[in-house]
Amino acid sequence: MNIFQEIQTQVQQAFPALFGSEVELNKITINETPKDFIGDITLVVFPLLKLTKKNPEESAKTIGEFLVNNNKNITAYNIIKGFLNIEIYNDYWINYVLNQESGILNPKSETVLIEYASPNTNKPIHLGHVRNNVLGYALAGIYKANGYNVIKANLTNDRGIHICKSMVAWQQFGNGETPENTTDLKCRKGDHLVGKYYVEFDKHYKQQIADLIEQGKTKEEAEKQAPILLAAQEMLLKWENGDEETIALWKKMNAWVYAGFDITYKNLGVDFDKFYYESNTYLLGKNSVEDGLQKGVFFKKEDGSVWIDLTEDGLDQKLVLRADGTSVYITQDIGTADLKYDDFKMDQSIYVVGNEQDYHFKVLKLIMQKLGRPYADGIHHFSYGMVDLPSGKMKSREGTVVDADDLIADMINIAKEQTEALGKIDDFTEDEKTALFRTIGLGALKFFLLRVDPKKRILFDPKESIDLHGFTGPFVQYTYARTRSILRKAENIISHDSQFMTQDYQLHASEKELIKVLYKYSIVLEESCKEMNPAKLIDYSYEVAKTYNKFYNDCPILVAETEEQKKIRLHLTQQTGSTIKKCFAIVGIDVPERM
RNA sequence: GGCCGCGUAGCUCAGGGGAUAGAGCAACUGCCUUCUAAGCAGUCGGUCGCACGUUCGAUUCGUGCCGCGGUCACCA
Repeated sequence: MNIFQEIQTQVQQAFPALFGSEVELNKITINETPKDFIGDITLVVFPLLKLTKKNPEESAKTIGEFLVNNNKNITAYNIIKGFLNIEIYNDYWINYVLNQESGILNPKSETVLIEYASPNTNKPIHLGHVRNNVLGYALAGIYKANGYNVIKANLTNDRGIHICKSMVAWQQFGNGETPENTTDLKCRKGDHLVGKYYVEFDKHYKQQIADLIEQGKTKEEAEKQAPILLAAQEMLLKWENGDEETIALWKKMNAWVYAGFDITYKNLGVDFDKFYYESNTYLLGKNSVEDGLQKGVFFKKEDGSVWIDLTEDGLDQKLVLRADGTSVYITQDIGTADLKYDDFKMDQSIYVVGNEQDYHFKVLKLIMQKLGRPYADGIHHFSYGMVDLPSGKMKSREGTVVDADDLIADMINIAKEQTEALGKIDDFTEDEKTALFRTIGLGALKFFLLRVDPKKRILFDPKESIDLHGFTGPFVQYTYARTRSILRKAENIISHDSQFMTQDYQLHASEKELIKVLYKYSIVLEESCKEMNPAKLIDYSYEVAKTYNKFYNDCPILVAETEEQKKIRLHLTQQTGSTIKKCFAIVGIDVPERM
């Protein structure tokens, strides 16, 4: 229990004795004291006045007196209007911070399955997918750090009409181009090769539509009759019937894509515990539809199609099985949800998917609840905003995307240029340099994507490169490198006695500020999990770095005035470094020893 | 049109019933013979989209309106 909760509970328990009535815990508002007031913690008494039956000053005084007399960590209080400002002994903060060790909060027995990435195998990964990957990985890290048992799952969308489109285009216009024999350097990476034919398909499709309209067809007719589309549809049928040639082509092209994805995942530093493939799961869910029909959750229309009526839940009727008995998107998701539960018996199932699918996941959760699945209440759609360009939405089909591989390369390049300009690492080996540029470039990129509230959309202007100064990943990384530099220079610093402080040690204002920031680590970690918001942790890492830099400017460390002061400052330096490292490790950002 | 999300400084974003609304970028001013200046300190910049309501107190909660985005497929 942290000091905020401790005081809150203490006041609640003493309340009847002090004022003769009970009080709810959430009525007791505890905040950090704003900078310009004296005190560490502030209790707002206004909400309590009805219960205390006294004016604000008297109520505050009663509580203040009680706390000073009954909590050994509290040294004094002052009252300004209805605010009770409480001062805490320095020892309390210091001892807590210096002894804070573990990075993982109390282990829990719950299992959380987090599905993210979930790419289509017809095109390379773009910036929107990068946001998904980075958010999913960070969220998983946060759950882990909060003591949950976490499974990272990737549901690869490897079949369907869109996959057949690239296949058809490659067949018709590919001339046998492969990642091995291609002259297009970019297409050596297989996902780009396949993506090229996805774009190619769209080009020809549009041209054919135009031609058909020229020949007198209506737009609707033309869109349905374009030969290349018919070819894709025919290929899908062949695929579903297990046609050997088609399956072989599908396997070949998917293998190219997977090889490419592996490289990008590795570059992004994300990983998965379990891969699901839609080609294996797309037939699942039909049994559940049968089950739902018997339970009366679903109903059958005259044409044989199966529906669910969600009008009572404020939604519409939704198709779950076509009249010809084939499944739709949601049918597969029903089946896959069950499959995940069979595999992992998860308590929570989180889907990291863009907010354009809010409606779909609302429906999915309702269906699972109505089917009475034990994990249904634990389904959660982690909905995040799109990454838009100044020109609008990114569309792979039309080639208007910020490619992930390009962007990563750009970021590393920017890191390289700026680092070399500073000339601090001229003694690095080539390997060390490469590693550092990658750490900084990816740090900047991931921080940029994570610092924004997930549900907000991000506008990305490719013309403006991602910054390396200010509220950025490299700023925090730089601070970490600073702490490392100090610690390298200090010799036999970290004595393991943590009680070395004398009672009357006077904390410098910047020391105290830093200590109080470091104190909040586990509070923030817990909050970022509860609110499912990696930005909280990112924001905090910045606050730590910012506060340390101020401390660094104000307080000499290695040349401190006394040995005691030096020890404390080195400890704070060490704690700052480890806190930054922990935060960044959780969300998947590396940290350099020097930069 | 129905439903969902968003609207805070010139720009990008924090805050989320409580005291004087905070950062970064941009612009301007100082600080490297001292532990990494990718830093620190400062100046400039706000009717928290608009209106009404609830409250001791609203930028925060509610309702309505306006603006932007998404969605309402037998696509995924």
